[in-house]
Amino acid sequence: MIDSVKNREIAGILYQMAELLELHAENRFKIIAYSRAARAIESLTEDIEQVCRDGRLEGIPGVGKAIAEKIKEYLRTGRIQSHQDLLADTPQGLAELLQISGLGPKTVFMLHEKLDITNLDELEKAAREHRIRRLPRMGVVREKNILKSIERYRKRSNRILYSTAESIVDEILTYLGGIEGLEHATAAGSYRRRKETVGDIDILATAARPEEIVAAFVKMPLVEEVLAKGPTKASVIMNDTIQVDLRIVEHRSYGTVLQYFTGSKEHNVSMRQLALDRGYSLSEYSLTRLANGQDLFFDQEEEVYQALGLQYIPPELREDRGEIEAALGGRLPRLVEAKDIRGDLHVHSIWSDGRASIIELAQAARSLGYEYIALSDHSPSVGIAGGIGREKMEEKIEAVAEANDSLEGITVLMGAEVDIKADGSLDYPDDLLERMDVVVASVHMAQQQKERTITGRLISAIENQNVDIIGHPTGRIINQREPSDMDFHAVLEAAAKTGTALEINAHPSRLDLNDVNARAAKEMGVQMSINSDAHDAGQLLNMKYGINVARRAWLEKKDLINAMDLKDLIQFLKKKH
DNA sequence: GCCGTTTTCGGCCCGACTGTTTTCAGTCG
Repeated sequence: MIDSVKNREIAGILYQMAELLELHAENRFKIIAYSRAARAIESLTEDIEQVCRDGRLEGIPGVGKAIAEKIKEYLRTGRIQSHQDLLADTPQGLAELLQISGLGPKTVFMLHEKLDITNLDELEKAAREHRIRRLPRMGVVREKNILKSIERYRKRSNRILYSTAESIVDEILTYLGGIEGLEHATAAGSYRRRKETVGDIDILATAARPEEIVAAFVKMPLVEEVLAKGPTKASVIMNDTIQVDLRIVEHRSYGTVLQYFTGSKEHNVSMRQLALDRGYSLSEYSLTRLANGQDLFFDQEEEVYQALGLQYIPPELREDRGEIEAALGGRLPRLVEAKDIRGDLHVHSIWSDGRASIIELAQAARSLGYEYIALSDHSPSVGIAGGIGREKMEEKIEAVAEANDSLEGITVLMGAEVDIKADGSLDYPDDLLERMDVVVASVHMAQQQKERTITGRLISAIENQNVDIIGHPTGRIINQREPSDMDFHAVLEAAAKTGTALEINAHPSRLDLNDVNARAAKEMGVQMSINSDAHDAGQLLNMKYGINVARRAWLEKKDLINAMDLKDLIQFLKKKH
């Protein structure tokens, strides 16, 4: 997915078809086939129209003859007839019932058949009137659980930001660490894969007496409800809406179980398929040789990958987006690491809306081991952010020069975050931009313009000789604002042609570019820069969230201009100036 | 509906838990 509208739309329809087929009690492998195809199209780094034109649709893994035909139908007519038929045959609201924990397709189908339930309200009413307990394989407990699940579903909030999950995980691990008898605890799941948002938190632990750990776990502060509690696992709701699952495992299976609970589901399905191809069966407990039933136990995750003939796959890559094939061929990237980052090119100081002085920021950057930092303050049209005009800019140039004279071991670069105005022009004239070491150009206003307008704005900024980096390119804010409607492919082409870098904004609620877009940028040969967009010295640490995105995007040191040393960076910046 | 280094037909990831049963279907991760 390069955030191409068509890719998104087609993936969306295929997902929905999978869901509808489920409700019609279709062959479950057919359902899996549809969601697999949807996922493949969602992660596609090319525009699907192009793939279709080249006759390569069936080259997409999971897309065969039938689905390829449906994609063609969609591109030709804007709809898929079999999808329309399914929609017509399914009451609206039925699909939502699958979201109720404990209800799967079989039960929803039966509720519809026997009680004519078609939506959430009717389900709730039937449960309250005790009509559900009389159905086959239902009972009083299930009826009560349905009511509880409905309540939880209505209360649930969005997936939480990774950074929020991080502080909850830290809290839980600190708490568990204080319990006697706990050997080892770590967070798995999407948190360990460093996804930008986290749905629930999975904690794995080893301990000699699991029951004692479970008992302490459910008594943690901020636990509001205990969903399940057994001898080796428990689930609770914390902080109002976050589900936290704890599993305690034997030490000898720690490697396989960590692999398993890190996911993703799709990665695991492919791993197990690969194991079968090689004559093994992989479970969370062991790798079993099919020929003789012999169990191989691994307490290290690395050994699991090794045993299947794979390079070790870092958790960030485990999304079944080609990582297994790459690991088989020894072609995994050497992912960028925190120590590769040499500087931060988008930081705000007291000269605009930041809270720290030039010296404070420079010293903080130096203590992080950086070689350079660029103070990219706002331009005037971003009024609420204290954007600065020409006169103040002259003063700031002086101040930066002075800072460089007094500082050792760090170089302060004179920068600006210039606004890309609604008409596509920049908020500083060229003669002023020319005097900057680093120019970040970003859209702050009129982000809801039409696709063509926004794309044109971005491209004209990219084509400006003085612009080095496009800041937060899509403008999305997680859970708050959708990305601007744009032809991302055209933006990438312009960036590649002009040697303009795109930003991975590391603010935890921006993370813009996201992982998929950044990977598409890499494949187009576009350079990127991970920038904190810090407004005080402490926020320089947000860099790590951007590194998470970069790693999930398969980026290496060479893809990032702020992994260059100062000499190379200046060379890069000069090329355009 | 997809797919093939034993397969173009017959498979398709695996195990635990829950609530319902009286041996297991459905759901979840």
